[in-house]
Amino acid sequence: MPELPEVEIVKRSLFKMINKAKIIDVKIYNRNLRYKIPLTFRQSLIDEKFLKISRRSKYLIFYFRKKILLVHLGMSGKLLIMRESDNKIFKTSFYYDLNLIHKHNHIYFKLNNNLVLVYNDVRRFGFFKLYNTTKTDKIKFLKKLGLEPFSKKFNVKYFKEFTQKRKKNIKNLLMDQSFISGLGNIYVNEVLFMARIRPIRSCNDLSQHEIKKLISSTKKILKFSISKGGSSLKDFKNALGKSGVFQQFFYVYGRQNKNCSRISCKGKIKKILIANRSSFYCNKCQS
DNA sequence: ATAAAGTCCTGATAGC
DNA sequence: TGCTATCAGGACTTTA
Repeated sequence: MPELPEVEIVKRSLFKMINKAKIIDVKIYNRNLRYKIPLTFRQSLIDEKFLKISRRSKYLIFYFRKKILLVHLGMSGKLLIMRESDNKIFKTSFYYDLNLIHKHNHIYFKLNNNLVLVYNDVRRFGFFKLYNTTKTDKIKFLKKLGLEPFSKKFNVKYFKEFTQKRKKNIKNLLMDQSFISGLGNIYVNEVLFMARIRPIRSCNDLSQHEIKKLISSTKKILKFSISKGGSSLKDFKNALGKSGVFQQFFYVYGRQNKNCSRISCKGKIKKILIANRSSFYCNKCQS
């Protein structure tokens, strides 16, 4: 899940807890993440201080004096904070609960503020890459990304220019990180529902009105989710962090065969496969 | 057993 | 035919 809203919340949490902290040790239990972590990783990070933490798309960017640590959480990556005095664990986002299996804790960053930053990832699709530069335009993963959804440049003109020669369906277009970066399979479904557009529609076949609606829905859905994540941070200290809390906000994702969330709509939510990913839409109000 | 939130790579296809 | 852009599908991995 970690799509843009989840990663944004991780970033905000980490900023509060570890910004300006210094790494005093790194322990790696499994180097085999998406990209193998090199043997030099530990030594290159010891004594480095977190100077800034930012997010681009679904990537976290940790800035050090002359280095950047780029982190992607893949599908199941989680960053946790552990307090050394009592080993108490703190979540950094709302998309997971604390019933984590210890053997999937792959990396520990021991900090000088009595906290340990822990990376847990069941599927190991996430990655950590360290760069000897502080310039993000040197990093290939970031260079190829399209606009941030909240950018003012994400407008009708941009949409039309990008889709002029393309005919892929609108769902896959929104999933394409070189078009708009940050949406994943869950939020794409939610956005299309809000915009009342069927996921299989061709992207160069939308009306001006539909394009406008799609753009505003994208921004709204993401903002709403960030705000929900923000408020769920209140029970940050609740070690029983309940799973599924965020899911109650989904309009269509995972709701196949259920009634449409629009009170006035009598439609049913359908589930189909598009590019091998589950796609959900209302058969009545999305056309 | 089938499916899962993400991205990269490859091979196929379309169009010039 | 050849080049390029685009696109779909598979691969990666572990768990429930």
